[in-house]
Amino acid sequence: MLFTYLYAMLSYTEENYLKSLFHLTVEKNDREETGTNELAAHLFVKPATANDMLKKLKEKKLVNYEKYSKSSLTKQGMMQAIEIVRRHRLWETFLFDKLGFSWDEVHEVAEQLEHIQSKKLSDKLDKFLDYPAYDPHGDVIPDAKGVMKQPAKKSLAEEMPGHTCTIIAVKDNSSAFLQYVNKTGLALNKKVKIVSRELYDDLLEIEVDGKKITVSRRFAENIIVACKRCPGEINKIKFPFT
Amino acid sequence: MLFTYLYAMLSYTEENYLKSLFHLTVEKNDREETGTNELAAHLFVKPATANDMLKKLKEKKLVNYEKYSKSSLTKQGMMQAIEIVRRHRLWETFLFDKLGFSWDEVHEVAEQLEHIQSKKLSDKLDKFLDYPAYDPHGDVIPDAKGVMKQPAKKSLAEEMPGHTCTIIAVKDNSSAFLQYVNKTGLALNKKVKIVSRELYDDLLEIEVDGKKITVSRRFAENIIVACKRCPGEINKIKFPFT
DNA sequence: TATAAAAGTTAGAGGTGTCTAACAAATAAT
DNA sequence: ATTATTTGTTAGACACCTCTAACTTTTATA
Repeated sequence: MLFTYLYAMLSYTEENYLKSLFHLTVEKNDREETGTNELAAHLFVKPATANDMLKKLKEKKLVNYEKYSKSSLTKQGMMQAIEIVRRHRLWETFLFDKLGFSWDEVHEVAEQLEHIQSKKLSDKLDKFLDYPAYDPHGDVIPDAKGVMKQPAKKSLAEEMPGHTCTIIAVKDNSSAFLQYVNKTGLALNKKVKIVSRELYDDLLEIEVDGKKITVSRRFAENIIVACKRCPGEINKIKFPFT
Repeated sequence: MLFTYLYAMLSYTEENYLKSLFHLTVEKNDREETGTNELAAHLFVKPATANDMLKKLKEKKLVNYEKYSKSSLTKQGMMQAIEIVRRHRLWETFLFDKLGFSWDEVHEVAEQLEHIQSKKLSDKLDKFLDYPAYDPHGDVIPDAKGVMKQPAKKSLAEEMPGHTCTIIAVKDNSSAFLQYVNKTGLALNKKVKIVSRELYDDLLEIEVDGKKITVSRRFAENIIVACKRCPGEINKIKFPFT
């Protein structure tokens, strides 16, 4: 089989290791490296297994690995990892937007779809979806060159009155919370305007779809929003490699 | 990982064996069984390898296999094979219709996509594509229950003057032929009306998109059409299992 | 029908990705 | 600073899918 892929073909498993390394480093508190045990736990394999794979990926120049120390992705490994993450998030967007999958169903299927290796496919899918910036979970989708435009993320509780922002994620994934979110009329990608903040009892008045509602601070802290036009908060660009 | 799949999880490889068995039996002159060597050749593996897998699939009750004789799919194996073929053809349709892949590009990518195991996904994709009956190559797409509605297939050369039929496939896949097809304005799923047949020099006058063109018998023989309303030619239904 | 050819099978081996069990190094705690 | 704990490594084994080489059965042919 011939695939339109720039780099050496990676196995399904190798791709999962790169993806886990990505999540455990750059997407987790901007760390740069991760330990063997942590990687193993993330992939639900034993440390011995992860150790073998790290050596194999070092051989392929995708991972920086030295005995008894933390590991990280090489530039090449990072580029491949970003492409996998891109595919995953594009598919999640497709499943949610086009096929009508629910929020919680998309991940599992996207775990499989992300391994379809065809640059042409991800690029055409990206176009079909009209170049989405965020997936249904509110995570940034890398563009065709691997650039991840990071919006100024903050919780709804931190937002300034008068500002309008977009809901890009929720912190709390409990069904109780999600049901409450639905009940309020809030949803991903909805625009929310901060009407006022009541300092005395820490309540926030917001406006969604023209309707005004009041929410608690605890609630607002679990709603993550992007405010792309907040003055002084320029979008950070991660991993441009240019 | 949990997949919404009725039967025991099959590996990528096992799925390919079932698919090949399907193609080599039911889709090839309505045969019922196939030999180990033929199966091996179809999958580009050695007979020894295919032999091992046949024994394994017999164990899983997906294949009827007896030493030194031909093999076939069990009912269970057939159902799984049909689901794989269904996924393949739905994805081909998606790639062609929605993403703008060309005719010859869809197969390779669909080879990967067909292994995504989620009944919910194929059913939702089917709905999204508005329940297509044929894939871009003109092959029948099994429905959600595995039923394959076989149209009365014939070559354009056999069609009766006055009849209107739909192009569902081409026999000749050479680029010379395909380019000629494009030039004439013919394409998959296009409706073609047979205007007249010139018996003396075996030329056929047809009408596509309101334009009348003349083609040779050799050309017409390589265009496969479905004529669903041809009198006396009732659609056959394959593998209903009901 | 006896023999040659084709088709199918078995045994033994290798690569990948996983495991367990035993060991080594690094880090934390007393 | 020595010991205990955590973290990481190695060795050996196994399942899966593949191979080659040698063998057996079936089929075709002379």
